[in-house]
Amino acid sequence: MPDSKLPDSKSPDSKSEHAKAGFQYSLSNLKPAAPVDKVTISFPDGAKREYPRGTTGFDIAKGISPSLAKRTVAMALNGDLADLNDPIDEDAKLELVDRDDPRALELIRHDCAHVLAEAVQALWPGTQVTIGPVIENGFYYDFFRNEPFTPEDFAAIEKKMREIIGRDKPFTKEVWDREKTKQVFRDKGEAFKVELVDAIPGEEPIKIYYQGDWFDLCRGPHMTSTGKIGNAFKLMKVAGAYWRGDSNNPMLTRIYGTAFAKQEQLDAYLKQIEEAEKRDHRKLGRELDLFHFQEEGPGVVFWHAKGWSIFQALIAYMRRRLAGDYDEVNAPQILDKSLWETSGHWGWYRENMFAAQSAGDEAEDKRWFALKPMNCPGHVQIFKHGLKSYRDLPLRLAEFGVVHRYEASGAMHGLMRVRGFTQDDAHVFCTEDQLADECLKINDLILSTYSDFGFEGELTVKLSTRPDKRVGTDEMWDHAERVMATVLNEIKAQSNHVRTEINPGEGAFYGPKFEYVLRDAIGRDWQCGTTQVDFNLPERFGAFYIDADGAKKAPVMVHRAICGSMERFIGILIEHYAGSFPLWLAPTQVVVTTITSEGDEYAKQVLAALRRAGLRAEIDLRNEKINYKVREHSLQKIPALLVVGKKEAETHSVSVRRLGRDGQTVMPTAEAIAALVDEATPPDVRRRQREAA
RNA sequence: GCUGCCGUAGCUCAGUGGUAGAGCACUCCCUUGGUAAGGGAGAGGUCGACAGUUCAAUCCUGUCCGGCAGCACCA
Repeated sequence: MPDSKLPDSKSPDSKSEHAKAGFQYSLSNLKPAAPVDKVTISFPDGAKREYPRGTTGFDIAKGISPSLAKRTVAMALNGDLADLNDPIDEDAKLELVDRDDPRALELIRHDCAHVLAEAVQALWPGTQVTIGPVIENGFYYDFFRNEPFTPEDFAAIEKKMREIIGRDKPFTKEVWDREKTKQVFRDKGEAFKVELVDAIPGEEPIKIYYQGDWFDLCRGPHMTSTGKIGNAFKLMKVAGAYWRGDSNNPMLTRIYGTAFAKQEQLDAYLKQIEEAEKRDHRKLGRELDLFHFQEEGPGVVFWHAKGWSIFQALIAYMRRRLAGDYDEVNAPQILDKSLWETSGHWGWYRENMFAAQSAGDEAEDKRWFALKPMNCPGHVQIFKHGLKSYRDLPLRLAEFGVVHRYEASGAMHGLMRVRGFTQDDAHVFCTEDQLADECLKINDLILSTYSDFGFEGELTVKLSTRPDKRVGTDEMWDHAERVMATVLNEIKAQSNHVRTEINPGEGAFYGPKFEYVLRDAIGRDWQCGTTQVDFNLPERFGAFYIDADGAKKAPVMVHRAICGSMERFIGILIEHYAGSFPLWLAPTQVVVTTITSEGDEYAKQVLAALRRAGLRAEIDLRNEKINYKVREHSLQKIPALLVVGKKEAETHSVSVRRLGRDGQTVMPTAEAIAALVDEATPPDVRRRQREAA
């Protein structure tokens, strides 16, 4: 195998031809030639030029200016990134990509992953390499090795990586024969690579990229040399990951890293991670006394008074939004397992359900009951109770339903993934004709709710289609997916900050669904709401209504949630607001405190007035310095602090200090309370007030 | 569930093969101070649980429980 290669792996003959041709057809010297030998290249500025067929991006760049060639790391042909030394065989739009081009970032990261792999193999020979793709904020590489890596190894690996980058060897590409490739990797003991070669579709070329002596199977593209990666990279963490993402396969060791074009960008990214850690809801939940978990209840929340206050504010908000359209119901927590057999859950999801039976040895009823993992079967029972007419439809049943699911131990994560949670669930029973309208009505409710909570960023609605594990006929699925696709288009047409996507195979087992993904204050995406169309469950349970023609018909059932899990939604809110809740949600909205004990009586009067006005107010009469009390309530993220001293008591005023702002304003107490009451008005109530006015 | 790491006071964390410490928080005392930490004293721990090794285990070994980071899963 050649150890040092020119940047172009084609035959030397064709190479020199290109070089000559490139010279001949340089900028100022375009000469006609046989059309079959030429390609027309269009440049971003609109200019078009002809080049010999098979010329490379590098040749073109060099023809324009050597310094351009030097700083160009890759090219984009008709918008697709490619190796700069790829021959261009067809007319194309060409963009030369330098390190600062946003598109170069994925190349920097991908190249960095290759360098990581070389470094690891240099340090620990015998380690098998597998795959190393670019991901959202960096890259990873999966290795197979008996000894796991630890973060303590990072310094050594990074040092070796800098060495490899410093050597600045060109990335060169060869296309290998499939069998030869497998033999080479087999000889090297790279069993995983052999499997990867086998997985490449027959018609695709087997591409090998060299960086000096080291090479890897790779789809590419890469930059021109390792030196272009630069110095702004960092290994982040080490973790296990299954080979090919399948839990039946062996577990590999994954090293995560990130890389940027510039050090400032890397620093900014690391800073952002730090910021995200500061608003971790588990940390804030403890600091702000909102909730806790403990060993006896893995995955179930102990809500403290302040956290529960947020929970209640959230439910109160949702109840106001449902009023008039929905009927709120409440279905039992545990039901005989036969009901779950009918629904299909016992068959599909038994492993993830909690079951209960009498704990008494002598109990006469030893039936198995299941804790509800979903509210839908309960709601179908309510629908079935009493004969329904088409005139009753759409019938919308809502429940703040507490459900339990036995989540895998490793899946649990603070409030975000728990074993017992409350869904803001509802099921709409309707006719097929009403289906599209109902979906759109739910869409309005979801979008306006997110906006009320200050999620103003981009929103994604994903349509998930039939999974492998499913019930119902293909005709049912065809129909349901058709309706949903139409609705999706309508959703997109209605709003300008909504993006839509299709998620093939991700639907629920009983029907396709929409998933609503909101973006929080620091740009993270969270899937919350969902609308699921179900042509199966009503039939399975024998639910029907009497249609206008007197015939029995199965209603269509729409499952929908806005927040999804209230617990999780509060977790998201905590991180979104970084614990500084808007006044209408804040557990304690205002604290009254004193400068000296002389103010106690007046402070109590102010407190009483605040509470009469409906505000969640507390008082702090502790014998502490005002500095200390201000600090403490600021750390507790109390939105408003009313300080009263001798002066305020004499003038019936308060000194108002707002969280996040320096200084304070003295104003008449009545005026301060009125302003707070106004600000504490929930956004939906305010909207209604405005509409009424 | 899998891989790796972790579990000491309410919180953040030191520490040791001879049954433990700091800061903050807490309680009491002094201090009445005008907007992000005033001072002093005190109380607080079966060192996650259970086995094993040892004269002796919080420390070593094993199992279990719980957590963290990923992966897998998410009706």
